[in-house]
Amino acid sequence: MTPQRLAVLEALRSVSCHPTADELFDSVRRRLPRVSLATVYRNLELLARMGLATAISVPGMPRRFDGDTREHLHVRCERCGRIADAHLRGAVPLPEPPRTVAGFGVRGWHLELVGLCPACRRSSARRGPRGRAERER
Amino acid sequence: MTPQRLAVLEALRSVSCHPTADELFDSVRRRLPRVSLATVYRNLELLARMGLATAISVPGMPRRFDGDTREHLHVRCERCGRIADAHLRGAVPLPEPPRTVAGFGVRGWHLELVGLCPACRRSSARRGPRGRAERER
DNA sequence: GTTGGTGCAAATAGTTTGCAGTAGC
DNA sequence: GCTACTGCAAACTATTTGCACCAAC
Repeated sequence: MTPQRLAVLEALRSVSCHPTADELFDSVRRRLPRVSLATVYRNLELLARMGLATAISVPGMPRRFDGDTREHLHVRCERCGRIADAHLRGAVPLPEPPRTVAGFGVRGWHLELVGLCPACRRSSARRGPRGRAERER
Repeated sequence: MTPQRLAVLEALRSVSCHPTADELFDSVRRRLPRVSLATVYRNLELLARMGLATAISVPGMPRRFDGDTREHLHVRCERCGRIADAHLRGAVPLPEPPRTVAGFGVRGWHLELVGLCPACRRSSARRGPRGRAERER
């Protein structure tokens, strides 16, 4: 656990907002002004592999990272990609998935909520260029 | 509806495998050898906007497209990103989502199955480099 | 002749990699 | 002296954009 790695982990844990690699880079830089973006990426990859962080992919947008590794749901903004935690009491009851589908060996479900974050709700109630993500599945 | 646009649409509809833009490009090129990749992208974007196609995002991998616009589930290979349709009889009963979560205006659920496609199951039953997608949410 | 669409090349964004140098055992 | 890790720069991949040209109305 190098100083850089620790800084990345702490930067990640100190926020609740699921930052991108770049945002983390900025934040880590404030503490270690000489770190490089590559190091942040490498350490995020490593932390994810160690189970200390999780990567969250956002369609057509930079990946985001989560320092809270407990099982929980996310809400994703379909306009800007922002992520928040969705603490739903009484988790959604998904049925046991079929063991195989179309020849695929099924490991499980992936479930999330999609909507508009507070900022996007305000800034573009009806107008505004609709993001690519909005046409996605 | 230009010849190029039609060719993209037909290439997309003629396969059941949810191709990437690049795979479609190859396929369209066989019919119209002078099309450019940019045209394929532009037309996919347009078709998606027209509701004739859907884009499916795959974490850390090229987007895939689907010419079947009926509501249906997908299985995604967490190793290689391949997609297949999951025709589950008796769709999964998701509860009505809360109207707001963490300040987000919720529009709905996004649900898919994750697992390993036939090829990846065979080629890397236990060994093999595990893809980035495997560590994702 | 204006409009929408094209092909090409170049730009962009996010992420990864090669490499030489460094720190700690 | 290995080993793991770093910073930097360059590479890479998927996608988008600028621009000149063209075809159809």
